[in-house]
Amino acid sequence: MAARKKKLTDADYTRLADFRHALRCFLEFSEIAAGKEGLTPQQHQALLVIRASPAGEANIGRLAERLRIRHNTAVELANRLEAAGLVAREVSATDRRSVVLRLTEDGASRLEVLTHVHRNELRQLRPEIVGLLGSIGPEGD
Amino acid sequence: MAARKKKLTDADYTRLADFRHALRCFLEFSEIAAGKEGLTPQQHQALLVIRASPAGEANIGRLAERLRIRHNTAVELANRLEAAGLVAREVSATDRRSVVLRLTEDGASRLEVLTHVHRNELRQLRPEIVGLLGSIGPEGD
DNA sequence: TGATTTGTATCGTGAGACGATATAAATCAG
DNA sequence: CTGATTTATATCGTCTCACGATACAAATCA
Repeated sequence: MAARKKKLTDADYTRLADFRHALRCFLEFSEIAAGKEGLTPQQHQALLVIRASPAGEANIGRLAERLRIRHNTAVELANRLEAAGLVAREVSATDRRSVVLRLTEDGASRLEVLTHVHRNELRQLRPEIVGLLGSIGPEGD
Repeated sequence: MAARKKKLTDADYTRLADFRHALRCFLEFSEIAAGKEGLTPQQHQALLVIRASPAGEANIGRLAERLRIRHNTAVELANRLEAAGLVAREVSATDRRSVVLRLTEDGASRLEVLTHVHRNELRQLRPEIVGLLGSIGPEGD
């Protein structure tokens, strides 16, 4: 039997709505920042995943898992990244089924710029996000 | 002149990547939860915005602003919500250009379920998200 | 009252995510 | 060692949704 839930108040909805609004503002900032570097948000996120992977390399499967997308979507994303000259695609030496994705110099350079501005933005937003998260529910239901 | 930036380390990229991964996991959870209630993520977010607005009402403009989408996108979203019987659309009494959106009982009931599970999920995720945010950059550049 | 602003609606377009399916390489059972 | 299975990537058709451009009606302003 499901536990009985406390009734939700107007303030409960408002806190959750404000938290989601803050998230959307951050994602919007990120999207605009990526656009300034000529990237789509997904391309930016993919570069970050690859750069943060061991040895700065990721295959399609890892890219899909970290981005929470399907394998075929990751393939298409990798196609676009390669076409844009942001990543290099190379057959793995140890497993010829697998593809190694690595940042090109151009990709690395754009990601560096984006990482700086994102760090700054997150430092600004941190107090607000932490505050909103804290107000969601300090104690269990 | 732009300030000189500290060089980014592998760990800097990893922290940012882990933070974004945590966000994506939360958004994925939210998407699945919405799906279980027969809603798209956007529909769920729209219901939350309307419910959290003053008097539980929002017009198209407010919906667009809070969801960070264009007005025309908000209109289309409202169309789908109305077609699904989740919100009622009504011309404003004070401004006949404006449309008042209000939750139906069905919409309110589904949002209540979703709000409970989201509160629980965010309580679980809070320590991780706050920890990752804190590690992004405790001190200025 | 005419001009401008504000709020909503319509239409055509396009990017991107998905399921279904395919192919090749690696691994496993015996 | 070989056929069956699993793993990893790729292709194709489709669909949803967000957008820009545009339109129209009501409110407001000069």
